[in-house]
Amino acid sequence: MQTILVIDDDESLRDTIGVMLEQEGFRAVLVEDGRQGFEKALLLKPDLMLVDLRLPGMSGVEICKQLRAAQFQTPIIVLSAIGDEVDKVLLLEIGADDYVVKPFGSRELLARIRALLRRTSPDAHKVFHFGDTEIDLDRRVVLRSGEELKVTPAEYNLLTYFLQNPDRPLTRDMILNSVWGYQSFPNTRTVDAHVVKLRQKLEPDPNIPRYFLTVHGVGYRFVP
Amino acid sequence: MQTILVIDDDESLRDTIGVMLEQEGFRAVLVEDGRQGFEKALLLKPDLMLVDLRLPGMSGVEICKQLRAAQFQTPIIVLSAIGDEVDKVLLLEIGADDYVVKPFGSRELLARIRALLRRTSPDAHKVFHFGDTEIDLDRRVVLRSGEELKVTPAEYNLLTYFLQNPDRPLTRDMILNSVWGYQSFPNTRTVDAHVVKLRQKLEPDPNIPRYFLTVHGVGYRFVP
DNA sequence: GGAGAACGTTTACATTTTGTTAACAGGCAG
DNA sequence: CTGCCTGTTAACAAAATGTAAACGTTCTCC
Repeated sequence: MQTILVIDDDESLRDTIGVMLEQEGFRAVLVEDGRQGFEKALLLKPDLMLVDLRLPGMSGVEICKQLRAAQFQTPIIVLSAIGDEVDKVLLLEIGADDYVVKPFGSRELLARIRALLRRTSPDAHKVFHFGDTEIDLDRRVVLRSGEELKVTPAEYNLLTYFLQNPDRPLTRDMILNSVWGYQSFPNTRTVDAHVVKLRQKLEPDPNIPRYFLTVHGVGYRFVP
Repeated sequence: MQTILVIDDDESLRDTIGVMLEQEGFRAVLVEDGRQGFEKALLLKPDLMLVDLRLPGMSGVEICKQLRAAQFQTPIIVLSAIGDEVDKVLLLEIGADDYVVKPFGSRELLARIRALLRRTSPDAHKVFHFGDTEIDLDRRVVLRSGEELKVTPAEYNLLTYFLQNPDRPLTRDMILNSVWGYQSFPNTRTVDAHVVKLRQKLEPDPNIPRYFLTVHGVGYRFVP
């Protein structure tokens, strides 16, 4: 899920934007103060920022400049009040990517956000590779030699857990805790059954595991 | 030629705007009453609307809200009387794109109209395609092999949400939030019922979905 | 204003898909 | 060799989904 940081001192506008963003499937983080917003940006590394030009604490212009100076690539949309003379050249200079003038329609803002994300994040598309297998986390799809493969929820969850913990031996308990959660208590043998299924679907030769290795007496290890 | 619908109860203002618009090469349609204006909008599908906030019959706020709820994308400029406290947030919420305060100069209004048309027109004539289906967002029409298809409001909203989020698995909660809004809480099974209906209307073989895929344990995925 | 249609929602049931476990076979390490 | 550990499969249980029908509400048209 993509995170959007909103820095604006108008509380009701902030909330409205927040609600809208969450309806549209984004995670919205709302900040009132300029300086706090700047620090939040450094910590949070959001996928996109909406920044009011005039802010208490630290102006939107300053925020943009300093973030860019710190080599932050986060795309930024500037929100400017209706009276402000918006100088496009200035915006370019400070490293803003787009701007909208208040009052703006929510559809317009959303369209700008989507357009900017599309423009800037072809590489945000996170795809894992190993062998002839490809896992697209955004689309929640597993491809083998380009062909889409059907995987069940349990298999998919197990697979992504392996992907995120390569090379490390993982005990069955660790796997159960992380993939199944603390609440359900299936048998540890359940893990084995699902590893078998992953091997059948993803190993060149399921009888001689190459990627999903057994660590005898411990658990399993994924080697990309 | 672009059509602009003007909804305002002040007769002389209405006429002034009408004359000006026609001088500038627009087609102007003038309506006094709010409710009539709303209906006219549905019928006429104008390129842009000027809507007074306070109106007999149906307020400008209501008009905007209902049009947006019906997925009408027409850009709207709100005309507000000088006394009215114009709440930016309110405008955002109801889906207005801009506003001008009476009394306004004709050049100012014209500039806003042109700016808004420019802002919104690149994606104005947005038509989605998949298979033998065509969806015209402006006209709010769904065609299958060129034939107009009847779709209910709920179906249409669901469909456009899918169109705008292709390839990505959408959970029932995400769908409910975005399509039904965060205030109403229908059963998640309601989503299923409507997906079935979409399939029946739009799939080559509703029994073997090709476009509206089930992601077991997650939700649905639209693959154009 | 009332009858009927259209629509959204829920419910119930059938069906499909998935998860889990038991059982047995085979392998590994000491 | 022997006692655990793992691989594998099939059967059963559980969960998720498909679907149609029923219900209540709103809208429409006389």
